[in-house]
Amino acid sequence: MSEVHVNAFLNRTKQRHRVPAVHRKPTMSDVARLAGVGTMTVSRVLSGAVRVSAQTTLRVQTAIEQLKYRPNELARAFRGQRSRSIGLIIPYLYDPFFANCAHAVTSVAKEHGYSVIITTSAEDPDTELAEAEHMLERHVDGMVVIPSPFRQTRLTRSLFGKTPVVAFDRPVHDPSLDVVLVQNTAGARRIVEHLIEHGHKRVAYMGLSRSLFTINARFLGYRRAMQEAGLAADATFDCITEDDTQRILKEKMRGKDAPTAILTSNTLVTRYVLTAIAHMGMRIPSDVAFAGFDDFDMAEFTAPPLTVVRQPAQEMGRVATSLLFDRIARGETPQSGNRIVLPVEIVLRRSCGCKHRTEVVIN
Amino acid sequence: MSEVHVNAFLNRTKQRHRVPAVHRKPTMSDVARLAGVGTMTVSRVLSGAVRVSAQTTLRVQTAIEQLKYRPNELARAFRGQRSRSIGLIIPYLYDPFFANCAHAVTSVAKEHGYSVIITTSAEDPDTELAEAEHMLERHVDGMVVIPSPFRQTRLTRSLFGKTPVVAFDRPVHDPSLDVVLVQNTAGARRIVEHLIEHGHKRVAYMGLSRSLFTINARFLGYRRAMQEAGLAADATFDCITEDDTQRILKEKMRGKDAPTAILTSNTLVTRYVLTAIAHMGMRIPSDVAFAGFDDFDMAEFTAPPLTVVRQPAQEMGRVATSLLFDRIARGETPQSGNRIVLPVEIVLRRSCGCKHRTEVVIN
DNA sequence: CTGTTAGCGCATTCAG
DNA sequence: CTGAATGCGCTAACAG
Repeated sequence: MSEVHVNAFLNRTKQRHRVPAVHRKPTMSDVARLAGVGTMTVSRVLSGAVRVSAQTTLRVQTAIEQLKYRPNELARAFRGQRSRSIGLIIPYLYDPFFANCAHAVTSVAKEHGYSVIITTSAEDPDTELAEAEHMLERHVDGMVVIPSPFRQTRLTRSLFGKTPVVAFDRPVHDPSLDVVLVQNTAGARRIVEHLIEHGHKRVAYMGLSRSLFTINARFLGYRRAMQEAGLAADATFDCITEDDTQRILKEKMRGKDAPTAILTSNTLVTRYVLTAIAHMGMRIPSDVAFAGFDDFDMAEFTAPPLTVVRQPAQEMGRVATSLLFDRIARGETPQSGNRIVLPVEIVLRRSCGCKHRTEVVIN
Repeated sequence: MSEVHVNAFLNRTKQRHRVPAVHRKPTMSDVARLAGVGTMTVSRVLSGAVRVSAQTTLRVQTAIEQLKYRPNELARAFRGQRSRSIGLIIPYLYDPFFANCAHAVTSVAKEHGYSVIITTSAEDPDTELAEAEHMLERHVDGMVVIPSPFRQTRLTRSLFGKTPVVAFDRPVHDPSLDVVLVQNTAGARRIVEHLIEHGHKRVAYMGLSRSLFTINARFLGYRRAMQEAGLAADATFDCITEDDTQRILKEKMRGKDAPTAILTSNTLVTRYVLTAIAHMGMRIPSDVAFAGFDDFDMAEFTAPPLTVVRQPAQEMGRVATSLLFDRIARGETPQSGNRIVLPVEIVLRRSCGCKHRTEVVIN
């Protein structure tokens, strides 16, 4: 059947309010009409769940192909009370760590035949809430979220009703929500211990806002390691901009008790600190040793290669999303959510003072 | 009104097939009933487009708040023939360049009050086609796509019907689709000229598959610069893995006409080549000078800092999406699409042989 | 300014 | 194994 004939067919209809638009999309009843069956038969052929005679099936499939019919997912979702889509909220997409998480989420969703509606919160609780509501209005079947700062996020079970939600990278207050995290505290503690093993007595922790769960959890690990070694903690949480960081570092390096090693809270601060160190003309690790939380693509090509705590970003996204699909499949709303903590790795390169020619990974 | 009362109210309904589920979501007619008005009045209050008396408006708003009513976007989209959502297809989300593009797309969409359905194609034309069809079935109002390899992508105007589509980063065959690109050829040419100005006669181009538009376009710029300087081109397109790259580079460096400078096609190959160079114990830029296409976060901290061509990733995503919303607003399907080419910058650091203490940007 | 009617495309229910 | 009727929640079109 030529395209002209298809259009002519589509316009030949008994219904009243039909717009005889030349390019009306074919509907299920168009297919049914052409195949000489009822709409239900078409629906059944499409879903494949119920048995339909081979004869009829063939006729329907032919009609579908002739009309180039595609089911209207919107109608299907509207009718069926489930949209086969999930929502994903992350702070930023330009941050490689979050982008990696997002990649895993979309991958798992695709494996389940689901669509992903994505949005960014910019760490703002209000934006986050608005976007979550927006997704709920779109009737997503579930949501995966990296929540905005701990004490500020307004995401609660009651907001979501019976829509399952999994938080990851950071927890939420509501204990009925599932959450997937990594070993922030243990990882930080372990790497500080390593720095101490190198003989450092004065290790500084340089972080972004303490209101971020991960940054604070890592600080806790740092402090623990220092305490256990009988050393004094020396932490800042104000490395907001490059300039701030440079000013802070200069200050620190001035005194007699200047740190001989630094741990940064995340990749952003790592960059700020590396810039500051370069500006001050200091060398790593001879003038000051260095370790960072969160690995990144080019960490082995910096001068020197950086020792870091590596987080399983994709794994975390994958686990969180699998958990969500589990909830969706079971259709249950648990009283208390799971709390899954994924292990991190310590990647020893050279900024800590190690002499390895290539990197060494510790679990 | 307490929650108990709200639920009781929702269950008190005349309609027959109603499931008296305790947690039925309130609908517009629930609101209308409680406010003692017709559903259309509620609809009008919500849309705000038509005048409704202050009295009634207040009653409706009160009812909405009491019932915690949220409009069903799915029904709205189904009814209204527009979903207020756009589709976004990119190769991978774990690639920072693509992630940056995606960030811009979601930002612009949010400014327009639109949702973004995101998916990855993994550069595979079949996946890409399937995902595009999936989005069409979801009735997205438009799509922004980074198409899979040039000669393989199956994305055409006829597939999309009257749904507007903008391709970016890479073009598509169909000339009726809008496309947003960057100056791949000019950028590569310019940076090779710079390498030549440093006195290099043998510059090698190391790339991924030539079937990728950008990789090929950059090669063209490279070849042009070499030709104009009367030099012989020396290009490979087989840097698929780290091992391949190392083997290729070793081969190249063996002969008497070994390159004295290298240009890589993108960040992935940059990493492979840097690894290979390190393994071979060569120094940059003394043993071999280096430049890469595509800037990245830590490029100023590598040893030495890398000279690169910087692409406006977010700008490209922003322009493409704005163009799409333009099309959506006009509701027109153009005969011939726009072709927008965005400028790139050359960022001179030290791997090319420059002695600057800090980076210099050339437009 | 406000209400009524009708139908978007599909799948559930119930009859054949 | 197949079909007809029905309504999901909303809004355009028309009345009042």
